[in-house]
Amino acid sequence: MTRDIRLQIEERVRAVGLKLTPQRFAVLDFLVRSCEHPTADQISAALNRRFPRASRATIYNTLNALRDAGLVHEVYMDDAVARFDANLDEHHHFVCRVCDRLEDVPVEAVGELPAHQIGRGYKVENYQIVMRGVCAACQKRQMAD
Amino acid sequence: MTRDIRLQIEERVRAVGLKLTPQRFAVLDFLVRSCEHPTADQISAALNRRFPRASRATIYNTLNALRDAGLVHEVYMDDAVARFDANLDEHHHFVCRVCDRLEDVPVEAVGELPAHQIGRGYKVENYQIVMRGVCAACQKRQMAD
DNA sequence: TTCCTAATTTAGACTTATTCTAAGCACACC
DNA sequence: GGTGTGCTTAGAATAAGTCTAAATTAGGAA
Repeated sequence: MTRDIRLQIEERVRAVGLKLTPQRFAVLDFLVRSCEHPTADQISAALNRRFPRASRATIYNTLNALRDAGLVHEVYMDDAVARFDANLDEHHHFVCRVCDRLEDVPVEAVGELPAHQIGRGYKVENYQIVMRGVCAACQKRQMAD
Repeated sequence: MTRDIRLQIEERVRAVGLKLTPQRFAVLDFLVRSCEHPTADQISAALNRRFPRASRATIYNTLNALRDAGLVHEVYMDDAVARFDANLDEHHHFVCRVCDRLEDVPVEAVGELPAHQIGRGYKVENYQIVMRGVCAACQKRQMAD
């Protein structure tokens, strides 16, 4: 089970022609487990609490390599900081205006847009919806007040 | 006509309680005329070709003040650079994968999403669609090859 | 296994976008 | 004319990310 994930990660990295280093494994493993869209800095902080350590340059090299290989996505939301995401399924995003957290929204929660609605007059190859509002956790917190 | 725009800009700035300085006028005027979503740097370069000159710090101060006042929007697309937009009408975005240009897409070109489709299970207050593809200009250019 | 080499990692210098700081201006109000 | 608040400014400071050149290592070949 856990073994499975480990093997999947190894396989994914090798499949795109990258050498599997402990640093790469650690970064991708962390991203696969996280749904928090961490920044390079957060990834670095999380990994470097325990072995194996990766330098800042390696974190960036790794993230760029994984992104170029299509194994992770880099997203920019409301500030000048890159966030990373190993969710390769097509999905939309939800940003909570209270806690600023960024959540993935599976396409099933939205469904496909009727073809005639997608940017009439534009040659659209794909689209992504960014929704804003208050996330479930913050709604609960607000109730409590 | 041109006069109108000038007055509108003056009024907008004063309406939000900001002093109207030549620098602020120049920045907002430039943004209103542009549909290119310029970066702070591009704005600075454009304005400083002629009087009145504005320092880098002022460009940033001004953009932040206008953004905080809701007179311009700051958007982050595929890199760590802020782009600005004085189009206050609700709109979506189109990014050309060839020239990387960012265009506004009026909501009419998409229409409203059926309420039941917008993020089932999320408390969505508003949403924005980012479409990707090839813009009209680049399609033409591609034909020519 | 051992060796080899290209790929990777690293520390630290560098770049770029943006913010901060402290001083000077400018105009509105007395 | 003095005074204060808000604005602009140059330049220093910060933060995210890239680059460089040297040291290390993964993974294939012998």
